[in-house]
Amino acid sequence: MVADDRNERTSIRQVAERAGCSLSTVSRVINRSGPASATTIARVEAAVIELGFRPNSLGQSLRRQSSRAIGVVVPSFTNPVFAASVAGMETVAREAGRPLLLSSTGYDRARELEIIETLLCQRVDGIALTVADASQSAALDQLDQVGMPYVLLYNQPRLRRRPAVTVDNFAATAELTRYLIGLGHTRIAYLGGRFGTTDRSRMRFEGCVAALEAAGLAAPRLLELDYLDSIEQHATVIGQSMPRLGEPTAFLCSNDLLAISVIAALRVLGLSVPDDISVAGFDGIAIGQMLSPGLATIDTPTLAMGERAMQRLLEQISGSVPARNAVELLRYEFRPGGTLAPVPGGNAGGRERRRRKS
Amino acid sequence: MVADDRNERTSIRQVAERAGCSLSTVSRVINRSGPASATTIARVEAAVIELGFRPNSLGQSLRRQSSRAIGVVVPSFTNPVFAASVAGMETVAREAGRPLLLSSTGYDRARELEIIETLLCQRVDGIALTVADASQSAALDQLDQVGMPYVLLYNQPRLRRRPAVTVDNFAATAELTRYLIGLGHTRIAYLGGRFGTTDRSRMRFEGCVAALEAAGLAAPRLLELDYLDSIEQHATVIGQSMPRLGEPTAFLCSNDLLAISVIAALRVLGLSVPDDISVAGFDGIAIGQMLSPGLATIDTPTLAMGERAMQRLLEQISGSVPARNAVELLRYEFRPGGTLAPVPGGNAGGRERRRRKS
DNA sequence: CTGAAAGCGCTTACAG
DNA sequence: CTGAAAGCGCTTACAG
Repeated sequence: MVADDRNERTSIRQVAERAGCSLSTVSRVINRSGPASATTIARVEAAVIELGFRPNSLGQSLRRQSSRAIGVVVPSFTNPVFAASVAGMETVAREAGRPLLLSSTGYDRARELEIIETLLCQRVDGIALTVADASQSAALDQLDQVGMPYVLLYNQPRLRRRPAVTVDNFAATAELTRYLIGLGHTRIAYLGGRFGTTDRSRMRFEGCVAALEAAGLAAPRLLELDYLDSIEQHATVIGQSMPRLGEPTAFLCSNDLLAISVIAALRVLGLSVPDDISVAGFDGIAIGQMLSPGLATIDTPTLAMGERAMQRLLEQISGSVPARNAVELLRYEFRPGGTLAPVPGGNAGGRERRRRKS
Repeated sequence: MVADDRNERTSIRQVAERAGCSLSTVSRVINRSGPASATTIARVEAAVIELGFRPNSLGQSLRRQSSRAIGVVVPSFTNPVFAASVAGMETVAREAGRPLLLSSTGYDRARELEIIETLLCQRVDGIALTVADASQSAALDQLDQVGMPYVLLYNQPRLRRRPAVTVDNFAATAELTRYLIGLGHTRIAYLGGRFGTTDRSRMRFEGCVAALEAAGLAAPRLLELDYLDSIEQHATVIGQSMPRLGEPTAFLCSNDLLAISVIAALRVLGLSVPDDISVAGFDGIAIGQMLSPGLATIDTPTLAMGERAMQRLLEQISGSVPARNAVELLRYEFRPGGTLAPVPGGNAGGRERRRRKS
């Protein structure tokens, strides 16, 4: 009786016929956008139910010149950090009744641009995204050019006019590095994603450099690798790189996932954390605190970052907000976990290190 | 010169004027859907570039009676298992040139239905989803009723006519449980998400029940909890429940995230894994193998599940595929990790257990 | 090879 | 309170 099978083919027209009124009236009743008599309302609503009518958003969007949709672009779903930000964005978007169009770039700049083009064709109202490098991004240039509202997440653009929600990556690793120095570490290696594909990693590296420099110490040696590689691959690369890295006593990793894999890789190499070597991550993913020892990290408000970014984007779209400081830095927290320990032997410059624990 | 600022307002009409031809011709050239002279093509293409024209998908969709979009509905982004499946789905959808409309239910059945309604209004071509319970779902009933193509992920519906891609949850935990029995465990507790919100958890529980029963052993005691709760909460609940759970020597957890948290909670309670108690998870998330000891688990092909589900959905939409066995089971692999050990003391029934390790 | 016309489903002044 | 009409941007027979 109720809800016809072919409701896909049911339009406002069928409803009007059934309710015995005009299209305009049906529209007004459905949207409560204009006056209607009690009887008319009742008849339209009855017709809607009988026909299983669902207003076609495509028609609405075309006519209203707004799809209400928001494009969301992340480098990867695999990193829980991005997953969390998507969750935050989704919450806010849902409350605003806005659908999310989701894509991932795989850290590929060419794909960033392709995705932006597609989103532009889809006439989204705005875009929330994380790009490889916010300081030189064809995708962002394109968005600027066409005047599409957007907001960056995680990226910390040097051009302060680009709207972004992130944490102060530079200050955070500087703080972490000072702590390491306080523990007596002088030979620190930085393990990070390739700078070409993640400006966050580069900023974090620079914070480390600055802190060491301020303490009169040598810059950290750098090892760029892919956090998605296997433990075995990480073990091989790290094992081979130890001499070049100057036999470091501490590893600063650009993200938690990488840090956890590095700890496993060190175990494969017969090195124990933190007895033989200290390891710190970045992000503050939940699992880090479940490990033993607990992962030292910079705890960042990933969920809140997504929420805040979406809020700002929506404000920007509605034009209700005057221009403000574009790059918004959220509070982070340094968690010195169990993976950090004083430099082995106690003497900052010492070369001896215990090996072969297992 | 190129790419006008107000390109949002540029339609095929402007292009036609600039190229000196009709709308139909522009459409044909852009879509290569009909003949056109070399000169016409050149002029249209030039106009497109000069105006920075991007065809409006809204208009195309309305006219073509298909948005090409696919709705994707997951319980949560926080669980890497769902994130991985979304990644798999996105890959396949992208290759097919189909945008993804993403929502999360928060394991809430009312929201499942709301989301489905919205997706129906948006005239998606199909929906890939994981619901709380595929055997009684208003959302799925609705999809069946309106004839919207869909495919389930992770859910293992008892009604075999509902298309799904998953693993045999029952067989998997049965295998895992037999292994535990082989290690001498007889008092096994099952820790899982609330059955009302996850039919996977219930199926896995039943596999455990069946294996114990087949061995002439008592059914596992059950503790339902939320995998998103904190370690402290888990520690409290587990500590209080130990007597009621019959002082188990092994915990079978409904997913890896929960298992990892449970291991941390046991640590808080002064219990060591696997010396005092064995713990197994389910899913095979990457981090599990990075832990020490490595997490015992059922390794499931989450990425492939997403890819396969999207493939099947697209086949279903294009109608190219005849009806086939609806529930497709992917291969899983049991990984007996370091978190499993023979029952303490070696005697299956023994009550003594070492405590207070730390 | 090309163009005029209809129409996808909706909303919104405008007139009554 | 209600309806006729225009039009959002596009595609697709149809005619030439």
